[in-house]
Amino acid sequence: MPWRQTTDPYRIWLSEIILQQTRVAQGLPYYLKFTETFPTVHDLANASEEEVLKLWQGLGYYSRGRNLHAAAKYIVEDCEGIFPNTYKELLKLKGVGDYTASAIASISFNEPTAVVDGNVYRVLSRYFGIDTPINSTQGIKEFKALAQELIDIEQPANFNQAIMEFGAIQCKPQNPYCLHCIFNDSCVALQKNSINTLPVKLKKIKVKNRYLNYLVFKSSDHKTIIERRTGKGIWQGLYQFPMIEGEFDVSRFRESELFLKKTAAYTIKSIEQHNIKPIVHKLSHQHLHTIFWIIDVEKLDDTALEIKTLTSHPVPVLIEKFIVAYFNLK
DNA sequence: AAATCGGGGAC
DNA sequence: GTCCCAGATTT
Repeated sequence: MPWRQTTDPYRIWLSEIILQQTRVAQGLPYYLKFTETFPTVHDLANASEEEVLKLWQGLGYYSRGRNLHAAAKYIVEDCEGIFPNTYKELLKLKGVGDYTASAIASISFNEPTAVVDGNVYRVLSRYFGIDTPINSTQGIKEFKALAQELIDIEQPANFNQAIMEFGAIQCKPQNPYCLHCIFNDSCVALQKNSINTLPVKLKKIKVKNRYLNYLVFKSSDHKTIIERRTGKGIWQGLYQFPMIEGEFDVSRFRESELFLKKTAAYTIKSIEQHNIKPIVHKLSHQHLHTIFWIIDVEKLDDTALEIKTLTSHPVPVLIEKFIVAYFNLK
């Protein structure tokens, strides 16, 4: 892993933000893109948020990308370009919480601050047989304190990365290698046969169903309309086609008040339902049931853009897949 | 304290 | 389908 070959705080920071709730295999190409496109924090700060989000596209949790950009600007503008070099100062960066501040502080600055990520929760809960829920206020405090007590203050970077790697490779969530584990004579969970019930995590999330209708306008001069998502909710800062939310009787969709309002400015030549069966795009908290409507029009207003240039804007994976499949763009 | 925020891979 | 990933932030 390339971020193991450096202690440059900028690169460690990049890797840690990218890897939040993200597997190495998924994050690696993004780390390579970001370090190549933005070799220094100044390059990142000088980019536009849209540029950053375009590079982040497909990785999910887009607030990470927005916060990354904001933090880069903060470092350049308010810290004279000098990367914060203590746990306490690192915590002030947007998108940097306890884990990430600890990781950067230990790896880049040799500060003995213990990291507690999903791996560490698992290793400690099993080895010490702790069943405090890891996502409870008490659990977060308890495991942080324990990790902090255990850290080798002589080599905090090695300790932190070692315990995480041990959790990722040996003490895995499913089917950990207890048989040939160097701790199998002292692991409480193994002795009590509770490997499979630890760590304990509170309640699972409930998924909401949402019904999205995207209006894909096509003008005779090969233009279409996209809009930037603002405000709360998913995909902040990304673009999408004009959208009407709601579950409609498809035969009456084009007569609905919302549809008429959204299309009032244009002269429609034809409407086609691109997919009869809704495309179900699954997020962790939402299942999005999506129908794309292809709407041919004479002319669009001057906010329209060339279909060919769609790919320069950051869009959710759901929209990207449609663009690739329908417009054959990449 | 609980909810929200993506997407993908392993099983 | 379920789990969970080198978590942080908002409500």
